[in-house]
Amino acid sequence: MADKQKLTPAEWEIMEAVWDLNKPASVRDVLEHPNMDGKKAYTTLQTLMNILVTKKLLKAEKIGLVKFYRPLTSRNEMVKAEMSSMIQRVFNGSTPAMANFLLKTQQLKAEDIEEMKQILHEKENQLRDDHD
Amino acid sequence: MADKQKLTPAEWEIMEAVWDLNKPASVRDVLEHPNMDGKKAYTTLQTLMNILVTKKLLKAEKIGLVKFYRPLTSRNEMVKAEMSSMIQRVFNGSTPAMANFLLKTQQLKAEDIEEMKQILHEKENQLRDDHD
DNA sequence: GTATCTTTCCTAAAAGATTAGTAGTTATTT
DNA sequence: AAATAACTACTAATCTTTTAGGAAAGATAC
Repeated sequence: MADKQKLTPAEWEIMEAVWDLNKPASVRDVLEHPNMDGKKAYTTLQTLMNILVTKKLLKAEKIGLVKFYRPLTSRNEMVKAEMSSMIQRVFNGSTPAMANFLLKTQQLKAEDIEEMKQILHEKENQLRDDHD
Repeated sequence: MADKQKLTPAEWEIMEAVWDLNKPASVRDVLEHPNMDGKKAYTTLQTLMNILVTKKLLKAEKIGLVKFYRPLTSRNEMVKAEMSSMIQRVFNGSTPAMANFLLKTQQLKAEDIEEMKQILHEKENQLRDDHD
């Protein structure tokens, strides 16, 4: 069994709810979370969440009758991993290539551009500081 | 049968080879492409490529005995679609959110930053021109 | 011209992802 | 304490993806 696996769509949906709840969550908590479109049966969700445990993305702890699940990986880590894998696969490992593609192909508003320029400035200063 | 579908990993691998070949490609062409790790049987590839035809990602034309396949979608289009779907799912539809995440979490070299600033400048000018 | 090779077509099984029911256990309500 | 409710454990069916074999047909080799 490999460790850091890619999430399937259904698994993402569940993880999103768990992350959002921001506390150990029962199957019911997730079932009733607004992000869930309510198309899954209780036991379906249960199965999926137990699979997530075997995949080491959730850890379950039984308190009394009920199992509470909490994430073993933060959303940020997960997103970063997914982005990295996409950068590898699609952009040949080059982050700027992805960034450039993004800037070129997506519609951007003036304020978006402003915001990104700001962040680039910060990055630049930070980089300069590291060098001194 | 829906039209613009998400590519599975195996399908991506094949499409990459077809795009790279840059000419109508036979099953054997793809099989022998360096990108393919050689773990697939001829007939496996054949099946997969025919599935890609039904998904309208490839178009097949038989010349003599052999079928030649060519892409109906460019790599750029495909990448753009995949990025868009990731932006939707992960960044709540916000492109700058993805861009910012990228800038914040990935290691960037000074020249990368320079390059992106350049692109932002161009985008900015382009936007200004559109408004006049 | 018969054997061999290459290719397609058809079929289907193995593996992975998604769905959910049934039975059993513990808790709660009356 | 009997009925009801909530939850888990186990099991399995369905759907999608990935894999590949066997039969048939055309081309090539000897």
